[in-house]
Amino acid sequence: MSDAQTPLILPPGSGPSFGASGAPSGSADELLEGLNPQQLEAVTHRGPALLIVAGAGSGKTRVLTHRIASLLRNREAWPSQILAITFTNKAAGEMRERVEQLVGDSAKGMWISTFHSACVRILRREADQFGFTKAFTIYDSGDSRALIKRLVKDNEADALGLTPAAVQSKISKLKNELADADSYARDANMNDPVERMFTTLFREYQRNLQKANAFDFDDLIAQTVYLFRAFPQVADVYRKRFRHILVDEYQDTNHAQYALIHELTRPVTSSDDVGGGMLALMDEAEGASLTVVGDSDQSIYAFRGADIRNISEFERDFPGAKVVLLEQNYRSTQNILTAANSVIRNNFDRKDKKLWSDQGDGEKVIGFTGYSQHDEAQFVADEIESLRRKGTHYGDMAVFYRTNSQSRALEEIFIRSAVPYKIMGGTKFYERQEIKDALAYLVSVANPADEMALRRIINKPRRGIGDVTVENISSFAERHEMSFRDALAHYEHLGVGPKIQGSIAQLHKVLLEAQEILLPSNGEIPAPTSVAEGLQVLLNKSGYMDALRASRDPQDEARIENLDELVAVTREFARNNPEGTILDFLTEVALVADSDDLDDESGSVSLMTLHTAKGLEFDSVFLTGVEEDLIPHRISAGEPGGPQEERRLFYVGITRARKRLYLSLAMTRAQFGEVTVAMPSRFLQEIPADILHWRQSPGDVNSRGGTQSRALNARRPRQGSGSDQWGVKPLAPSLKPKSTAMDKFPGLVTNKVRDNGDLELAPGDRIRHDDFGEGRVDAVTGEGAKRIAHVRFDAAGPKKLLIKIAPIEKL
DNA sequence: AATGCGTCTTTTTTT
DNA sequence: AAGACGCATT
Repeated sequence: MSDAQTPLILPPGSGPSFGASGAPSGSADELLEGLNPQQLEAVTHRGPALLIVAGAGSGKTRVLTHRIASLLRNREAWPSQILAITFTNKAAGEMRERVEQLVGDSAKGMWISTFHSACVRILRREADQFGFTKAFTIYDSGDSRALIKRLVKDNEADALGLTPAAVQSKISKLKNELADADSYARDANMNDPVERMFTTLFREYQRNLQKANAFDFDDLIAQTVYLFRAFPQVADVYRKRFRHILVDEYQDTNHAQYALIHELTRPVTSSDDVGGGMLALMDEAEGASLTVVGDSDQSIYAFRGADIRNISEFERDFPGAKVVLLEQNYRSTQNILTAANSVIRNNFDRKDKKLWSDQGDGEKVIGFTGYSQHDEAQFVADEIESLRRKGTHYGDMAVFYRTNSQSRALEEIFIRSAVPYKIMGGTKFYERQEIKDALAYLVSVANPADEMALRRIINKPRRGIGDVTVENISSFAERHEMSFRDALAHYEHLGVGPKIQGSIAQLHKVLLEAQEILLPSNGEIPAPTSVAEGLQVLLNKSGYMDALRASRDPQDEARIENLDELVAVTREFARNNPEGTILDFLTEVALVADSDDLDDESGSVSLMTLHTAKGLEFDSVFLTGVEEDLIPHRISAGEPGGPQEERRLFYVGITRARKRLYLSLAMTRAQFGEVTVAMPSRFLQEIPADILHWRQSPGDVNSRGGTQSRALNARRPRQGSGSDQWGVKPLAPSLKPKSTAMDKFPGLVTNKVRDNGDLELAPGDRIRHDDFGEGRVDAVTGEGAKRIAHVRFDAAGPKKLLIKIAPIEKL
């Protein structure tokens, strides 16, 4: 990372100056124009700690950027003294851009990044202090899962019921709590063989990471905290440097991140050799000023350790903290906000907060129920086209879903309907086999200690190096106390056949050649294009590319394209970072998720999960798959607080919409290769009927819409007090909506859906329907559980019925 | 050591 | 339905 080396300490008597930096002219007042009173307070308040409770769409990014700009313009801080933490790299980029617009080039010296990027930056500098080198690798979850898998196997831990996935998630949770294997062992019941085994795995995992000179995602934060605590003089360097720390999305911080912030905002511990004068001394005695922005209603990352208490107990943690509430929404129409408010209201133990808008009611929320997920997708595609014709750009529309797997059906239909789209996140480019292989080659050069990377590529392409040979190398390395990587150089003494010796020698040679390009041994600074060159040497001379080209597997053609793309990425990297090294490149690749790539105005519809959608906004939003077991997700039902988090997720989705919101679902959904009947999500019930217009309601789809007697359809009152099992707070009588969106299809949510099994119908058959009476089948379309009967009823006329669940019988 | 076949498992969300 | 994985065969 090229790090603008700005002074850590203000020279006495001189404030920051922007004269030469090309900052746009403009007074501080200009920064405050157009802010509402609360926003103004949030921008101008000065003190040790500030909590900005920012409802969705309340202009928090504006407040944050203007706050930073005003610190700079008033000469209260140097750019280098500002640390701003965002949740994603994309958000960081956007914030930097917006601050730049306000203050010009002086934005360059600021640290605006995610927790993880900031920690990598610190760790690379300080790694030597505690047993790592600055060439450390960052293991993504796939890498660490591979390692854990090996450990589980070696220790036969699966016999105790410990799966790699479970071990991985438990280790991750513990690290987020700043626990390590030792501290876990102290509290665990060591008589329990499972606990004992887990402790062993945890310990070995950590030892392996250390040996490989690697950190996993969670380590990046936890080890930085450890570093600060173990080496106060190192922490002091950063405490002196950062005088203003701002954290966005504070509701999604976990304990480790909280601890990191706490360490950074502490007063400097050792005040020796400050040497910069009194001003610095006085400043540091107080610790950095902290600003956090958050909204507990948008906390959706508890599953990865986010602790809502960080925000709810902020005032206790940081005495003297000021709290500012932003409740006016500048994004959405009132109808959308009403929908959002009436959903989130059902979460108990939340501070009541009501978003309001002065933009007028706008259009109603539109609902649609499809027969199948494809039917639903077709509705979305058709509607998108219709909006497009009326003037909405594709780029202003987005489709959300709960799980990544839901994107498939949408994609299929979009392709068929020629709707341009892009999928944010999802199966990531950097998770593809060939890309991981290529990166493993680079890592093998950059961090020779990383045995995992080397093992990954040692037989890719096939060189005849199998498990036996790998074991040979490994034991040779152990016997001679050298690394796995170094053992390759002794290919003649590994006790393997001549043919395999040749393979190893060849690989060794290629790695050396790339090393000379990427990290020249004569100490020269590598050329900007070194990463691209090194990568090409590795891919071409290792035979990897040749093997792919020779293959007749059609997938391998796509792999070649992907690798070409990766080379293009390295070129792009060289352009953007002329001084970037292989380490910088690998860092960027490890931390920058695909959802971060910002080809914004690309004129295509964005598809993404609800989680990815956080922080974004669109004119028109399609929230799909609004079904039980999807949102709220089935798995969440068992987790404490799960259903409430799901509701917040739904809330986040709703509040992304500026003008139009669509809620859609399907009556059947294929999953696990089986077609199952889906039920409307309970959250639909929570939206008042008068703001939700159903184009096709669940009742329409199974053809009993409102025709049954009210008595039969009346919802049974729920018993008990307090919250029920779903964490729904019973509404006070006065608050209960007179009618909700679900009254149109009562019974569907709570009652079991009828199942006709494999009832066979053919054109010409006579059937009887509970509501429509007798009729004649005209045609049957669809397959399996999605078969639809087109029926002409004697009295009710033509109807389409889902055979599997319609209340019908064959006559 | 590589290939091929049959049997599982999978779908929660992410830096 | 698709991909991962293990086992057996070549």
